[in-house]
Formats: sequence, structure tokens, C-alpha cells
Amino acid sequence: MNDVDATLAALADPTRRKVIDLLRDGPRPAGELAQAVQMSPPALSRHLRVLRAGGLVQAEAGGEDARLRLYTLRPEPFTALQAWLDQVQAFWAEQLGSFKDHVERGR
Amino acid sequence: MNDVDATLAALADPTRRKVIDLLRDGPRPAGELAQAVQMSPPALSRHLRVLRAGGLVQAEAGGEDARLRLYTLRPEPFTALQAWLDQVQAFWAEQLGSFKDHVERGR
DNA sequence: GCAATAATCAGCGCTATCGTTAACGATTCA
DNA sequence: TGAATCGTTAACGATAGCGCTGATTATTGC
Repeated sequence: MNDVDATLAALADPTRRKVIDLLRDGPRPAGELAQAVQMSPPALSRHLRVLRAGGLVQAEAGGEDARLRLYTLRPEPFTALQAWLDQVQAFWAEQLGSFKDHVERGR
Repeated sequence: MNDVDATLAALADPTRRKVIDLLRDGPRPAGELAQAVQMSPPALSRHLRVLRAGGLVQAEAGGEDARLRLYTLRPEPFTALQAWLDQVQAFWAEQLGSFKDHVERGR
């Protein structure tokens, strides 16, 4: 199981994907994320652990209040996934020469 | 659950991801795929059903032998996933102005 | 017609995952 | 010091997913 598998496994859950979308607006503490996805703090904590294990997010110690753990997005897994996607899409790039065939087959 | 969720759920399984990689070399019948991933035909048939439901592959009736079902990649889910990935990566694009902060935080 | 082949469907255990409540460190503030 | 808050870990029941064997449908070729 390579990196991309771990990334896709982490992104497979709708709750975790929603967390990713929430973090696009900036770092947030765990509790705020739990409230946003309507889930108990322990349940979300497990999801955050999966996201951390996959390297998709990281927790920073919030400077002002040491009880808060601010979660932030990490770029590496996403760029790796995009690289794999580019490889897959090369499949159709190769067929550009016989583009009509592909369109007909796609119907 | 929108399209991207179904796509990611389909790609979460390592076997299904391997099938995608195999199909990058061109269409193949179900039995050949089962042999390539060292799995019983019924087990792989279930995986192919998931991939079909997500629109990632489609089965064509092989012209010469109607018993064979040739599986082929479909582009739509992959482009949709890439669009979502681009949205996520816009998170770091916004931080280009304060690039030093991001690097320091990433350590 | 009849045996053989390709693929799927159906039913069965097994394991992993998910969400909840309860309990546990760590930190803040009166 | 002691109550309250934030986050995590632990343990439990419930659910869903995976792979197997056995049976079923469709097609091929004798």
C-alpha cells in the first residue's frame, strides 16, 4: 500500500472530505470542526487521526490557548494524488490521434 | 453524497485502483483482470460493479466473442476529481503572498 | 442437443470501520 | 486548590465491505 492508497482511503469518508473542505478556509480547532460536521468530538477525533496518519492535515499547538489544537491542510498528499490522476488521464491523451473512435465508444 | 464521494469510495480499495492502472494499457475482459489481480472472478466482478456504478469504467460487448465483456476507462469521474483537487490546492495558492509563513509552519 | 467457457448473482463467515458514551491527561481561570 | 473546558483514548454494539464457494444465465463449438 503506497501513499496514494492511504490518501484515497482517508478521502473516501464523506465526513473527512467535508473536514478538508472546511480547512480550505483556514486552520480551525478540533472542536469547531466537530460542531461544523454535527458529530461528537470523539468521533471526529478519530477522523482527524486518520487524516493525520495520511499526512493530509497537521495539528499545531494554538499559541494563545494551549488546549486548542489547530488543524491545517498539508499539500504533499494532494499533489501526489494529482500526479497519479495525470497518469490515468494520459490514457485518453494517447487516443487523441483516434479521437473519433473514443467518442463513438463513449456513447 | 455527490459524484466525487462515489469516485473516491470506488478508488479507496487497492484492488480497484490496480484495475484502473491495468486498464490504462487498454480495454481488457473481466477474466483477464481477475487473473492479473490474483482474485476469483466473482470477487473481481463485485469490484467491477462498484467501478461501473461510479462511472469509472464501462463494459463493452466484445465483438468477436459475445461472452467476453471488455472493460474500458471513462474520463468523467477523473476530471471531476481533478477539479475538486484544484479547489483544495487553491488553499496554498492564496498563501503565496506569505510564502515564508507557510514554509515555517510546515516544518 | 450438449458439454465447456465467461461473467454475474446469491449466500456465507470474517474483518474493519463508524459513532456513541465513559474515562483520562492537559490547560485555563476563579 | 478545585471546577470547568479542550481534546484524545478506551470499550462497546452495529453496520458495511471484502473474498470465498456454489448456483445461474448467456454464448461458443462439437
